[in-house]
Amino acid sequence: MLTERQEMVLKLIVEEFVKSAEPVGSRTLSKKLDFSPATIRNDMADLEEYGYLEKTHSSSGRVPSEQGYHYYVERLIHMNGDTPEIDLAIIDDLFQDDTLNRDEAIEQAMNLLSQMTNYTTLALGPSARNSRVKKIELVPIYQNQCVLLVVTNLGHVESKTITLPEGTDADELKRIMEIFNDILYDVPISRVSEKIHYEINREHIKDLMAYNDQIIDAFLDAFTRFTQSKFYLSGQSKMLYQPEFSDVERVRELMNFFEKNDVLKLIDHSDSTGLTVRIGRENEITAMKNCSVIMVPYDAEDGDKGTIAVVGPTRMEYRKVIPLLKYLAAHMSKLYKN
Amino acid sequence: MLTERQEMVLKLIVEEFVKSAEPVGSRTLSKKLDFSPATIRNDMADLEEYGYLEKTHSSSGRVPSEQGYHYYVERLIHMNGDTPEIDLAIIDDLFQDDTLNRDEAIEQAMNLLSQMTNYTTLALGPSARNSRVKKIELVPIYQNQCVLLVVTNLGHVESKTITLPEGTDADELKRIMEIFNDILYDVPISRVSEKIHYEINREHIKDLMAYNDQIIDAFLDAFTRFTQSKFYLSGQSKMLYQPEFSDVERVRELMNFFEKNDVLKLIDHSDSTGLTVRIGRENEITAMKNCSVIMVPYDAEDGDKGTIAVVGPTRMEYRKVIPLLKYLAAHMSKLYKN
DNA sequence: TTTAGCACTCCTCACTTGACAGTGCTAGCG
DNA sequence: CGCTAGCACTGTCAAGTGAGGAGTGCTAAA
Repeated sequence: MLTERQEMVLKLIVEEFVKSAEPVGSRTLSKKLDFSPATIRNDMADLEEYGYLEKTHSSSGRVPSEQGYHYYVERLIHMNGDTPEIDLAIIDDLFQDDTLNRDEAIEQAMNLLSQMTNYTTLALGPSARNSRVKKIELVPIYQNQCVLLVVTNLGHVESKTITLPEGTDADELKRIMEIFNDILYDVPISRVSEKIHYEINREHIKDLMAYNDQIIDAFLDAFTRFTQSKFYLSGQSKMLYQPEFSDVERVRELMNFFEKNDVLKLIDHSDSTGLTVRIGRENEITAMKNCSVIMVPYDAEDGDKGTIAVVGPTRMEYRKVIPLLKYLAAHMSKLYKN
Repeated sequence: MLTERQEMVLKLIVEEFVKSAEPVGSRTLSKKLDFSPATIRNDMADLEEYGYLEKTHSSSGRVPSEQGYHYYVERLIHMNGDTPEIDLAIIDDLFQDDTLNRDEAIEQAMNLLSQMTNYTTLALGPSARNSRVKKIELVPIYQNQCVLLVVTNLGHVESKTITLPEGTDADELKRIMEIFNDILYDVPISRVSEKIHYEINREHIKDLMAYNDQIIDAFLDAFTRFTQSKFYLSGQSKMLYQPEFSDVERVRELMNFFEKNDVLKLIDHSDSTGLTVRIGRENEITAMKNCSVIMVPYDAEDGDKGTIAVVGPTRMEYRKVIPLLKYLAAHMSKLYKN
C-alpha cells in the first residue's frame, strides 16, 4: 500500500514529533531524506489521505494520527535498524538483591522503569489464585480477640482480627483449627471456599462449627483478599513534564484518574499473552485520550499472571519503551521460576 | 495593639480572601462594616505597616500575610461567633463500622476528611513501638524456605520469607521457636532487640543459635519493620483545584513532593501535644511555600502516638478545618481506648 | 517522477488602548 | 479628633491590530 519512501516519511515524522512535540514540516524532513520539500509534501498529503497523519490547522506541519502510531509500532519501529542503546544492565543489577520480598521487588522494578523511561508505570501483581494454603493459625491477643493468619506456599500472609463469641471453648477452637489445617493444606486459594462449604456439611465438623459462623466469615474474607491482586503505580508526576500536560485542566483530570483505583481498568490482566499497545482513545477513558499504554504480562508461580505497563503521552518513545518493558517482563517471569 | 475595628478588618479580609482567592478592596469591606471605604483604607494601611497585610501591586486590594494568618488563627478565629456548621455525624458513622482493621480505619477516616474539606490529608500511623509480642511462628512453605511470622497484641502481623541453611534440623528449629516464644512473649517491640541479644548469651541458647545467624537477622528485620510507622496520603489531586495551583510549574513541584516519601518531613510526630499550624514558608520546603499544614496528634494504645494533618493552600478554611481535625483526632484516640 | 516558485493560510507575538478596580492623599465636616 | 467625600494616580486585564514567519497546495517546467 505505502511506498517505501512514504513509510520512511511516516517513520521520521513519528520520531521527530516524539522528540519535539511539534508538528513536523516538509523542510525538516527534506534534510534527512534527500528529497525536496515539495516531494515530501506530496507523500505527506497521501499519508494524510490514508489516515496516518493529521494537521493541527490548515497550514501547519503534520502530526501522526492514532492510526499512524499504530502503523509505526507494528511495522516501522525496527526499520533501518538504528536502535537506541538501552542500559539493560541496570535491570539485571536490581534483581541481584534477593533480600527483597516479592512486593518490594515489583515496586522497585517499576520505580526503576519509571526513572529510565520518564513515564508513569503501572503493575498488577499476580492474583495468587493458584497459591496453596500452607498454614492456618488463630493467635489469641487480648481477652476474646484473636488474629487469624493464613500463609501460602509463596510466603504470602493475610491476617484478620476477629472477636470470638463469649464463652468460646479454647480446646474446641484448637480442634477446629486442626481440622481446618487438615482440610485446607495445599488447597489452591481459588478452591478454598468451595472446599469449606463441602466439608462443613460432613457430620463431625457440622457440630463443631454450628455456632462459629463468624470464624468462617473471617476465613472467607481473608481468602478473598488473596485473590485481589495488588497494584503498583509509580512516577505519576512524570506525566506532568510532558508538554501535552501544560494545561492545568488536563492535569487535574489525569491526577484524579490516577488517584482513583480505576487505574486498574487500564490494564486488563486476562487476555492476550504478548505485548499490547493501546493508543489514545483506545483506552476508553476520557482522561487518557492523549495517552498510550503499553503492557506486557509476566508469569508468576503456579500459573498465576501479572501485568506490567508503561503509561505515557501518545507521543511516547515506543522504540525505547517497548524493548525495555519486554526485557523486564521476561526478567520477572524468570525470577518467579526459581 | 490593634483596635477592635482593625481586628475586624483583618478577620474579614482573611475570610473574604479565603473564599474568593482575590485581593480584597476597601469597598467590599465597607459594605460589611458600616464604615466608609476611606476609613477602612486607613486601617488597612496600618495593618500593612504592622505586617499583617500585603499588596500584590501598588494599587491592588489587600491580601493577608503569613503573619496575618497567624494572628487570625490564634486570636480572631472565634471572634463574633458565627461558627460554620459542620456535619460531625458523618465522622461518627464511619467509626461505627467495626469490621475495619486499624489501617483501613485510618485510611477511610483520612479519605473522608479529604472529601469534607477538599484538601489533601496526611496521617502518620502510630509506631507500634510499645506493642507487645504475642506469637512468633516459623511456617515451612517449600523445601527449605520458611515464613517467619510475628503477631502483636494489637493484631498487627509482620512476615518475612527466609531460606534456611542446608540441613537444618526440623526438631531443633521447633525448639528454637519455643524458646523465642518464651523469651519474647509480651515484650514490647522497642525492647526486643535488646532482649534477644541478652538472652542469646545464656548458655543453653548460645549452642542452638550458633549457626543460625540468618534467623536472628530475619527476626530483627521483621521487628524493625514494626517500628516504621506507616503513612497515609489522600486527596492529593484536591490541591490542583485551588486557584494558586493554576500554574503548571507549581503543580509539578507539589506533585513531585507528594510522590517522594519526604512527605513525612512535614509532620513530625515527636513534639507538641496539641494543635500545630504551619503557614507557608514555615514548612521549610520550597514546594510547600504556598501551603499550610495543620496537624494534631492522637493517642493510640500503649502510649504510642500518631498524627493526622490537613494540607491546603495558605488560604485555607481554618475555621472549618481546625475543629474538624480536632474532632477526628479525639475520636481516634477514643477508638484506641477500647 | 521530481522540483522550483508563488500565492495563501493560520499562528504567534508584541504593542496599543480603554475600562476598571483599587489606592493614597487632602480638605472639609460633625 | 475621628470619619468621610472627592480626586488624581497606578497597575491589571481583555480586546484589537498588524507584522513576521512557518508551512501548505497547486501549477508548470525539468
